[in-house]
Amino acid sequence: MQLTPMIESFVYHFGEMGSRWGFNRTVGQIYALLVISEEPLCANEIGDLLGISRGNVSMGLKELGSWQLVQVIHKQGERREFYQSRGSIWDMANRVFEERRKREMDPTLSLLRDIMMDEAANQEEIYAQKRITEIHDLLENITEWTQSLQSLSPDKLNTLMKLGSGVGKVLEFTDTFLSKKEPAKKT
Amino acid sequence: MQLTPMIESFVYHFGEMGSRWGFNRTVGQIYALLVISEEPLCANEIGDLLGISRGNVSMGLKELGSWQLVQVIHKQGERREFYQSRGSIWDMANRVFEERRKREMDPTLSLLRDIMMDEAANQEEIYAQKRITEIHDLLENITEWTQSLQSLSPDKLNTLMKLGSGVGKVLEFTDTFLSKKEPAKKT
DNA sequence: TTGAACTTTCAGAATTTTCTGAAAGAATAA
DNA sequence: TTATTCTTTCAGAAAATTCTGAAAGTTCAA
Repeated sequence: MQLTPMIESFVYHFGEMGSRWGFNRTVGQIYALLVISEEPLCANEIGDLLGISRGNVSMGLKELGSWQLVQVIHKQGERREFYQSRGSIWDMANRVFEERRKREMDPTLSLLRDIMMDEAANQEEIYAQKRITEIHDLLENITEWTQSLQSLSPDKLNTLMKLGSGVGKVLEFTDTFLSKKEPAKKT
Repeated sequence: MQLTPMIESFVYHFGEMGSRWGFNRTVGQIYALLVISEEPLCANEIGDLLGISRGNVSMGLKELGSWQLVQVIHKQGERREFYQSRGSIWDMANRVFEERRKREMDPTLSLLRDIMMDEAANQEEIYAQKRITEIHDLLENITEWTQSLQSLSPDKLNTLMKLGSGVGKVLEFTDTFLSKKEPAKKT
């Protein structure tokens, strides 16, 4: 594999963005490389292409492994290990969501719940609890929602995505549908 | 305002999480403080409560201002400026999404589009372009989708959120609905 | 068991990010 | 105008993160 200008710009950009998605520049670059390479790459080749140390490659691959974003390939008669990105682009996005949820949402929700259980000691804490409850409910909704999206089959998800701004229309329609099915229930 | 243990744990946790959402620890803490304080706070008070320098508070507030997450309040007969979190929790989440989209998605989409326009020079680049196109389409879908969610009215959004895992059901239903309305069109 | 070819680990170096505090700037009152 | 009370800026300090490369670990063939 060779770093043509096209591939280089993709890899570097992914490096910059990577840090936003919860991993560092090098990890982003390694992953970008593996995603657009048809052939699995070995650790030395990755280090050479990106101009980073062998140790750094090792740590990056370990990190990507913990995110389940790469898999190790063993080639016939090769002692070296080769690495490949894992799953489809959809799977990749799902993994990133999943991982972020575990690292960011879950601990936050747990803390907020704890605070909600506490006895408010004064006026200020009563107000604080009110706000914290709002935040908790919002985060919980978002979490449940993304989880339910993740459990949809890929082609259903695709349909949903393609709907785009049609979501509003679907919702109106769903409203009438729901109120017909359950006329007694009010939102 | 005083930092009781309850409020302190909330503020510190938000500080840690803040960096995940695109701003640093101090900015997260300042924002957390403003969110759970019923009264607007002045810059000195914020600095004292968090134990950070006056200059740092100023920079943090500037950052939050650029995100449109805080607003300045002028009190009768006070020379100092007071700060308050702006809008509802929903608004806050929207602002964060919006800002992240601008900073992360838009530049990436633009780069990917550029690469897609390039002429592939060899087999490797042909494969790379294929993958890049997949990523582009996925990101574009997600972007359009979140934008359409953002343009929904808060109460519609709420309904949608409350649907949770009902999304699957709605989708099935939508399928039949769509195929009845547009029987000629195939996905 | 040895040696070759690889991988992993981790202390300290390099780099990047964040924070401080002094100085400069702005608004207002007298 | 000057004094007072606030805010902002930014160079350099401090802290946090990331990276390197040598050493230790692993695997396997002979």
